[in-house]
Amino acid sequence: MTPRTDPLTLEVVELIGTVVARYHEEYEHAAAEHALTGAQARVLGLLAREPLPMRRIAQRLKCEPSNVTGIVDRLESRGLVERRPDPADRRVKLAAPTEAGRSTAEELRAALGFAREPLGGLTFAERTVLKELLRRMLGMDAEDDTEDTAGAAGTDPGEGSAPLR
Amino acid sequence: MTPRTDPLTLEVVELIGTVVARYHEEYEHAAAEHALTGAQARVLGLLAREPLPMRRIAQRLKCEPSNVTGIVDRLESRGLVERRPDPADRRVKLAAPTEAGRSTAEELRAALGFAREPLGGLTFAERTVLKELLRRMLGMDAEDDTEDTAGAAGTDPGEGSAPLR
DNA sequence: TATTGTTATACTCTATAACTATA
DNA sequence: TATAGTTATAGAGTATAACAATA
Repeated sequence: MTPRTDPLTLEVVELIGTVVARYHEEYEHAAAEHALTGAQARVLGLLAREPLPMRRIAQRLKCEPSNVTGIVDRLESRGLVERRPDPADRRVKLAAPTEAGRSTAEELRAALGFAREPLGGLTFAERTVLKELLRRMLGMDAEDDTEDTAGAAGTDPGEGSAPLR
Repeated sequence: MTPRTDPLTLEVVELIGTVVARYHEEYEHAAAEHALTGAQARVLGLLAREPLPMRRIAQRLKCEPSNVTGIVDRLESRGLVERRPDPADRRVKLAAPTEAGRSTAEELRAALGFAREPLGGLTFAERTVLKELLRRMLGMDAEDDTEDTAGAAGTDPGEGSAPLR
């Protein structure tokens, strides 16, 4: 509830704003390289993970379902996505990437170098600390910490994971 | 140049994506509270710091100058911004916030609680570490570290500023 | 001749409301 | 009746190209 307007906090806020700006810059640029808009790239990325009903796409994008129609229309007209019927419910249409769509999505993901390239300048311990701080900042404290994190646990969790006092 | 696809790095990338998403969510929400679009809020925020020629606004927004005309038009029609002539060059028009615009910009800034509220859960030392890591990530290493940081230096820079190895 | 801001045009994203076909 | 997807419509952001005023 406390406002928190000390210089250090304000500087961190400023830095986060810069991170956000650069992230978007790189994202839009990567999408444009494939002649896609940001929204189209986002939907293609979602579908590359798993086919989704139109309704679900709208929920992920936090927009009205009517907008998804046009976005998928454009992706479909370019042969990157196709609409398939849902056997379980004839009202829903599942949007799924074509083969071309899958490879485009993969290239897009690979081009999104942000935070992967710059992260290279950080040591393993530093990346671990950064992960912890971001998680706490996002209110993900110690909840469900038992997924892909396990894979990296065997190397050197040591004081990197400590609360830092 | 190394791709960096280890689980830890990927998790940090994922977290940064989440931070970006939440930042935008809060930004758009704060803007909507004042019946402003994201672009309008961004321009108003820029002008609250200092009046700018149309051309400069476009550069800050990384968009074409022709787009700024419409955005400023809408802000002007709502009495939040006004266009003033530049005495030095009669071609340029300086966009400046009105009194109402300034107060709206201030309310907007205050409402942008993200990273200020959640940052409250971090200790001073943790915020210092986060600041350092973000700066390194953004390639701002030790360059010009002699500004507002000085104000907070008297408390406990200690190992918080250390490279952490 | 170059630059600043604008207009005109076209496309995409967005929300709202009404429609259809299913359920 | 309720839900999934679509269509229609209108407003806003975006890029491109052409233009007037000024430098």
